[in-house]
Amino acid sequence: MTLTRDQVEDTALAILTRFGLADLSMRRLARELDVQVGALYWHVKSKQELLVGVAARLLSGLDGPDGLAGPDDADPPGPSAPKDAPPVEGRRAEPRDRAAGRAAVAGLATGIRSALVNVPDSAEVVQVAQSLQPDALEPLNRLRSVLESAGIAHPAWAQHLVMNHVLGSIAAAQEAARLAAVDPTASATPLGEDAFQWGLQVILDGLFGTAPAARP
Amino acid sequence: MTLTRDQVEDTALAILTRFGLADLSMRRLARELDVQVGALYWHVKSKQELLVGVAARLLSGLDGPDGLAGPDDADPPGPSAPKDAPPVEGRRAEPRDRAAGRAAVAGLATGIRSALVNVPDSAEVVQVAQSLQPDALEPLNRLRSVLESAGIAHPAWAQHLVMNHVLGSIAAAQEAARLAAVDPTASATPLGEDAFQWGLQVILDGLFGTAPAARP
DNA sequence: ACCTGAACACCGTTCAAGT
DNA sequence: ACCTGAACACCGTTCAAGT
Repeated sequence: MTLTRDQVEDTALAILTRFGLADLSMRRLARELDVQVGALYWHVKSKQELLVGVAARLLSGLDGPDGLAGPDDADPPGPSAPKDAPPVEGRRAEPRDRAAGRAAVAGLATGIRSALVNVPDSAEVVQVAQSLQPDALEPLNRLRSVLESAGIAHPAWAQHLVMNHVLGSIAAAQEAARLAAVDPTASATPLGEDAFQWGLQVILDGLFGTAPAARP
Repeated sequence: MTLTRDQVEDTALAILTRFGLADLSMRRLARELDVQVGALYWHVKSKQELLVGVAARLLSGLDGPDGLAGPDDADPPGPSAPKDAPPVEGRRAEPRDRAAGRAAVAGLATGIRSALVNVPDSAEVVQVAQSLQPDALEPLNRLRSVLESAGIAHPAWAQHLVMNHVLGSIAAAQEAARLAAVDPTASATPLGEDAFQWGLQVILDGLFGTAPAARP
């Protein structure tokens, strides 16, 4: 059978998942596929274009109508919702839309994170794809449209605000884990799932408005 | 005269500023300094270590007691402060500290941005330095301590939240500019200074608490 | 249409050997 | 102490030539 673009992208994703971005070279990819390097360039214009495809595959599980797909609930611990407070209501117009919008954004962001967090350097790959070819990644378009329907003033800006947090947290967590694997001293703060959720709630508080953050 | 580590870092910064990270190779650096590549490795352990030094130089203008240094005011247009509202006051304990803290964080974040925004790929360089050697960049430590004094619950998490926005915005803006330079069609949203300030105010609203964001 | 072979112009890092 | 020369083991991309 002849080589396929799908095969190329599949194998690229496999190398990324198992060994990280540093090992995902065109030559390594060719070796894995038992072809010459040049053969790849018939199926793919460049390495960057290949990475866009890999990024799309990374997020393909979130293409459905619902951005959940993750093992987490939508609205876990955070600086807002001090346990005994009633649900945010009647603060502005369309309180139902905004409350549902906030939950949808939280769910999507959490879903994107859990799709990426176990694949090394996936945040960098998505960042490249995002800046190289916006609109190529469906879930990010969905994130923007959810923000828009929720009445956020600048949906595109808000999309980047949320994505910078998602991708930045993942990159930091993975880099910290990589350093800790080499040198098991240091390691200031873990910066894991809890830090991500805390930051996400801060952003959502700022976007949707809420009582001042608790200081404990 | 013999080569100096300072000279190496200076020249590295110059190449980065003029040509970007893709052109900042050890070999190019050696050529510019009229030495062999190997000579660099007597003054510097690795390219990564060199980049930490370059990152420190990029932010060295903000080492002083005040993080302003930028041409911008601290609290410009944003979703909060609806023009006619009184200054946020008396929402919680220590209102003076928190108001001053918010302004200090805004000033520092804006100062960091303006120190980086005109140097191509500077955000990537700082991100590498930050994850490779936290605490090496003084202004980032100052950012965390300001957040701590302002009574923010998780200063280290908040520091990363703010920095992910600062660095993410810069990277996106520079990448968009790079694409626009090659292909002057496309270019969805500019994503410049105004998007940065908007997102910064959203984060500050979430961190310090404020009325719900305006929806206009 | 699809792939090979081979080249072009690069990388970061190491290290014996020189001064 | 500081640097050269040269090597090792790689890169991404292109392209004539084959089938």
